[in-house]
Order: sequence, then C-alpha cells, then structure tokens
Amino acid sequence: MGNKGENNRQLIVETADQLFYKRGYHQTSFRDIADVTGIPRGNFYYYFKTKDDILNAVVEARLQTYGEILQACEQTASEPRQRLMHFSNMLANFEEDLVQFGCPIGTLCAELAKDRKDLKQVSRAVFVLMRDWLVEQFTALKCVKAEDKATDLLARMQGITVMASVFDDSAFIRRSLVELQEWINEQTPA
Amino acid sequence: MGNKGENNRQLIVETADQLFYKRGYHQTSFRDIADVTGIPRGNFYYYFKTKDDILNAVVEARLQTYGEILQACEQTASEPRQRLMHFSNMLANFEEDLVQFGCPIGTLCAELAKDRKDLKQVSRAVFVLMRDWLVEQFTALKCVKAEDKATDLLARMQGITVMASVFDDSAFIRRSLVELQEWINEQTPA
DNA sequence: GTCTATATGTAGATAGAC
DNA sequence: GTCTATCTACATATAGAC
Repeated sequence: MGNKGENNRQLIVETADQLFYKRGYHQTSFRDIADVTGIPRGNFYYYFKTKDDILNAVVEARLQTYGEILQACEQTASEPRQRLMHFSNMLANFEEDLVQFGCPIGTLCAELAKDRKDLKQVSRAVFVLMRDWLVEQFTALKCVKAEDKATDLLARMQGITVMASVFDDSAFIRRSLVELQEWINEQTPA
Repeated sequence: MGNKGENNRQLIVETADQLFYKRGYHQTSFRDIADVTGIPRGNFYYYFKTKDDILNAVVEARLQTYGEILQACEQTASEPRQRLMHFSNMLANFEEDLVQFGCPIGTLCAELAKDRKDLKQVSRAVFVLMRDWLVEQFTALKCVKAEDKATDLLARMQGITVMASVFDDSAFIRRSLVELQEWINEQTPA
C-alpha cells in the first residue's frame, strides 16, 4: 500500500550500517548491499541519490540507535556514576564485534578522516551525541572539567578497542574495563 | 649501473608508505603512487608481484623506521622511565599528522582488520615491536605485570589519537600527554 | 515503484616492444 | 630494466521499459 518503499529504504540503511561497519565504507559496494537485501542495485537510486546519501542515512540511524542506548543507561540507573558504569559496559556487551571489527563509530571516522573529511564531520555527530551525554553525567557528579572527563572516557574506550582488535584479545577488553570502572569510581568533586 | 632498480624500489615503498597512511590502503591506487613517483604503473610489477607485496615491503620499512625511533629513545635516556617519556612524546612530535590522519599503524590495522585479516596480522608486527620494547622498559622499572602496562600505554596513546582526530583537536593531544606522563611517573615497583 | 540493461570510469594486473 | 597498450573485473551511476 505504498509503504513497501519505506520498508525497502529502511532495509537498505540497516544493511549498509552493518556492512559499513564490518567491511568499511569504501569496501562496501552497492553489489554487496544488493546481495544481502535482495534489492536490485538500480533501485537504490530511487531511495538515495548517491552512496554518500546512504552514509548520511546510516549516521542518522546510528544517532537514533545510540540515543536509545543512552536513554537505557539513564533509565537503568538514576545515579550518574552508575550511568557511566552502564555506558562503559558497552565494551563488554559488544566485545566480540569490537575485537573483530573495532568500534563502529571510531573506525568509520578514522576511515573517512583520510580522504573524505566532509563525511567524517557528518559521522562524528555520533561522538558528539555521546560526549554531550557524558558531560551531563560528569557535571551531575560535580566533577571539575566535565568536558575533559567526557572526552577522556571516550578516548580510553577507543584505545582499549583498537588494541584489543590489533591483538585479537578480548581478555584485554575485560581487564581494561575493570580498570576503567575503577577510574570512574575515582571521579569525585575534587 | 644496475642500482637504479633498487632506488626505484625504495622510492615506491616510501611513497606507498606515505599514501597508505594519508589515504588508506584500499584508497591508494597504483595510479596514485605512479603520479607521485613518476614511475609508470606497469613498472611496479617488475619490483612487486601484487599490491599486497607492496604492503609487505611497507611494513618492513616501518619496522626499520620505528626500530630506529626506539633506539633513539634508548640512546637519549638511560633510565627506563625517561625512555618511556621519550616514547610518549611521539604524540607531540607527530601531533599535526595524528590529528589529520590518525596513527599510521593503528589506522592501517583497523582498516585491514575489516576485510584483510591476513594483512592485518602482517601490519601488527609494528605494534609487537613496540610492545616488546615497552615490556622491557616496564620490566626494568620493576613494575608488576609489565606486559599489561605495555599494552595499556599503547592503548592510551591510540585512544588519544583517535579522539584528537575525530574532534580535530590537537590541544587534546597536548593535555592528554601531560596526564599520560603523570601516569608513567606513577608506575612503581609496588 | 521495480527491474534490466547499460554507460562511464578506474581498479589491479599482464603482454610484449624496446 | 623501462615503458605503452591493453585485459578483465567491478565501481558508481543512469535510462528507460514494465
């Protein structure tokens, strides 16, 4: 009844999201997306003008997804410190994929920073979303320099993910998560 | 006198090294390397069988380069803690490129982890080189769990680089380096 | 809205003259 | 050793029938 189109569009975006993550943006072709979705290559241009437009839609979808994750962190815990704990638990929750493919957001920005700075700016919106939320939590903890703490936490998680992937070492994630959560517990009003 | 060939080979490797860093492996074509070096595309196959072989040569060259950097850290300082300080100073020394293109080794491994795990294993040799050296330094410091400390330091540096690149923020590198060096100073035998 | 056929460009790789 | 011309495959994107 005319909503088949929207279903197809969503299917393309979800599939592209996964493939951009697990193969990379440049290494994902329309053929790849067509093979997974069963939608012919030519149809893509009914929904999107260019491949870049698909990336824009993927970033929008990720903003939605990670926005919901942040909401879940808020609803599961009322105390900011516990919310940060839940946030950092993402390292454990996505352990297997992180080791194999790295962080979906970090690796996308890293890839696009090299030859598509315009798209990198688009992709980093997901990091901005998370950083802003983290600033709220550190501010609620009455930490000094909440902005710095927020970026520090993201940097710690990115570094852990990069090295875990380099050395195919999921145990490193688990060990580092313990240390990271100790660090979170040390964050006080000063 | 027959050594022109070796010069050309070295020129190809050095140019590929730079381009693989600043554009990425997959996004660097033979045409790109030919344009920079002035060597015709067809000639590449006199020196290398495949593009993958060029990557292997680039990794060998990087092992040489970073081996020399580690030697310099050793020769500049006799105390292990000071050697670690010099090592971490790489963040400041390469600040501009790190913000624009990320870490040459980290981003290469991250890219290849997605669709060329075989080449990722090759590329991570540079990390193994650095980690082994760091283990020596932390062991000389009589730290417990020197292996863990070595990987922790690499992870911290990777995370700092990723976020600095994401937010185009070289000031974040400088601030984080101060905190990282405080951490190095806290590493004691206990 | 859906699909096939195709245009246009470029990738890695090869052949063979010089 | 060096260079040009070319092969095959596949990329994004378009045209137009149904």
